[in-house]
Amino acid sequence: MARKRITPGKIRLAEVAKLAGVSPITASRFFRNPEALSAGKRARVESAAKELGYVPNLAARALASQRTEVIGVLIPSLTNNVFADVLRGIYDALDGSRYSIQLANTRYSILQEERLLRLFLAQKPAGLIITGINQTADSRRVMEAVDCPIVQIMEVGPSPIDMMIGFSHFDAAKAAIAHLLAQGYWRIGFLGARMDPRVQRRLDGYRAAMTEAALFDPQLIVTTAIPTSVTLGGTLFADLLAKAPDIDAVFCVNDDLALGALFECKRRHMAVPEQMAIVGFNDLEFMASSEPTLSSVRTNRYEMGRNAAMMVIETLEGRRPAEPVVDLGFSVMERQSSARRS
Amino acid sequence: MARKRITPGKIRLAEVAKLAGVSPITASRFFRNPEALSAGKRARVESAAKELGYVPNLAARALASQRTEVIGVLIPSLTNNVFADVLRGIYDALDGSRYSIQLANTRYSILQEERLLRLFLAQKPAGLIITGINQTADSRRVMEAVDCPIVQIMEVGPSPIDMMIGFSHFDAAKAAIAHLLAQGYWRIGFLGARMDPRVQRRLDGYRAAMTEAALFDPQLIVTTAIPTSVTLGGTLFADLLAKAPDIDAVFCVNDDLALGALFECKRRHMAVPEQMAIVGFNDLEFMASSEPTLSSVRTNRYEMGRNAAMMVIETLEGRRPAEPVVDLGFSVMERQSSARRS
DNA sequence: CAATCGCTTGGTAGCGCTGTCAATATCGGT
DNA sequence: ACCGATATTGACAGCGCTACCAAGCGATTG
Repeated sequence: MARKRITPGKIRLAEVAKLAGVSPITASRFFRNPEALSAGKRARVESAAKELGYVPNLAARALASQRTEVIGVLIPSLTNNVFADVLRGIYDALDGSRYSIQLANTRYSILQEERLLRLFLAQKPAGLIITGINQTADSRRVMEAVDCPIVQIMEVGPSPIDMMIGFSHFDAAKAAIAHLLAQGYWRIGFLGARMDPRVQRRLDGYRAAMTEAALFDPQLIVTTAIPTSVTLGGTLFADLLAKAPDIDAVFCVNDDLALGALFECKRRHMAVPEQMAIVGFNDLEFMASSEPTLSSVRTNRYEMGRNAAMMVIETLEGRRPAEPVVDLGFSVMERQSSARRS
Repeated sequence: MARKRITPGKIRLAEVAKLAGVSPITASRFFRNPEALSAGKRARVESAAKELGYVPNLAARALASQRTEVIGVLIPSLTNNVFADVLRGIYDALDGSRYSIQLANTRYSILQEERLLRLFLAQKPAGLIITGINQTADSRRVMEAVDCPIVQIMEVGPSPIDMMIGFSHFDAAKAAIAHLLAQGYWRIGFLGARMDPRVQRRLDGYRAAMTEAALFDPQLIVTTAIPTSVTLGGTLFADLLAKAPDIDAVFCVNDDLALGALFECKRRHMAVPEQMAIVGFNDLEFMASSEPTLSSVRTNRYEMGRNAAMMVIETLEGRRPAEPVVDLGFSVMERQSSARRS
């Protein structure tokens, strides 16, 4: 016969209930839905729990209730500053709440993403935050089948799986080019790295703006699948200059590339912006304090993460946001590197 | 009488066992310790699990086995590039293993850290990775009482709680100053932000090196508790110049400050390194591609994370590392910004 | 004053898995 | 052919909590 496996010193809910003089299930309700208890029992359970230093066993809770209090977060990169800000927003929003975060890194692969998604959903998460709107058809299917709030972040687009928060990368890039055109630049190069779907849409925005202005020329575009870096910015900028020596401005799909381009200009003794205007994307902190200061497209990354987490929580608590798709917009930060052409 | 809460479509371990023609406990053993099964049963369980698409219920597993397969990670910041690299190493090491990560952000507060620690340990993590060696006495006590592998990362020091991996911030800073001295600089300023314990030890290293060279002067030191940024680097550098206009070099406790100092030099038309040498710390990617390229102290952040996670796993699998304290060292990357004085 | 309603509270069983130990099968040595 | 040792396998109960109903209770209503 199997022996009992009682753990002696451990404080279980039953102990709290006994001390409070209520049944275990009433004690359980205190943690799940305190309003359902009468004021007297509520106080008794509360003080009993505090006195014993009760800590709920999450595994038992998850097993019995068939759900967890974990919000899954799928992002493509841990190193990218952009996602660090988003994550900070998510963690801040969840801090102090009952929910915790399970983070996974898709490494910019939608197949990896699908695998992780299945892994997550099998554990019945309370909610899910996933990057972008380009999931595989299978991923979409499993997400639509599952019954938990899901927020797609980083961009907005048609047909959200559930909820969505972000901005239009197409419009943002187009606005950056419009700014350069308005400042008097016309031979505007494009530097792109990694070329994930969002970067691709920035390229589309560039192309649209340039085509509208009848200035489009494929020679102006330099892209690579290599992950971005400052060093790469310098290299790509050099490639661009080789292809199109007559450019007067360059739009970089992120700020690392922009910084790399700036340094390459310095190495070549090209004056910025007099001989070469530069505009980046994301508006990382350093853009405002470089010499010259660098123009960029500011995106609301922290707010994106924060709001996404809040949308999940509100849905879980029955206060579903009125608007499932939130466009956080962007703003073109006009600085020295794209000052008006004299 | 309570009704049975059977979930119809769900594939449980019992279903797999039935299809494989074995008992549930044997099927369980297949996942826990496949070698314990005979080759025949092993193959039968494996194919049954695959055929049914069985996914284990982690909550049930945790409840029954009284432990989880979660490794807790406590880091002070999500935005700091340094920790992004460490995290990447941890995630990479655990990718494909049975273990998952629970990440929490202490925001550089050891009280916050203590709170999170208690939260984590209450859920019986498989292991723990914690930043630094400056925990509260209470934190130390609870960690010593708990029975799971713990790795302290980012620095090495005496009396590890369990295991430790990092490097000496004191030695690293001292080596950076020694480099500057060897290059002919002697009036070397110090720029510090955030001033967490590791930064503090870098300051100690600076002080030791300068004192040994009989060059120490408190006027050369500018620090602040404000979180670091490139902008702050410029500001602090300006403060330093105001206090000590005759400096010929500056050591910055991180690369963001160094970059900010570089930009400030450019704004002031001070030639680097001719009029001002700059050395940073961490050797982030951009340091090698700035103009001029910036000297820095390279630290092995990715390896630190990776090895820390591997040390935890090895301990869990009974192959405890021979050496509980690992010093990963550092290297002074000598670049243009600290070229020899002519 | 009985019937009804809503609010609290409790009893019972079970969520899906694994620790414990017993039972059986297999094997080499004498 | 027998014995004990080792490798596999199975039975059972229980990990700590909550879903599900039912019951108790005072208040409300016609």
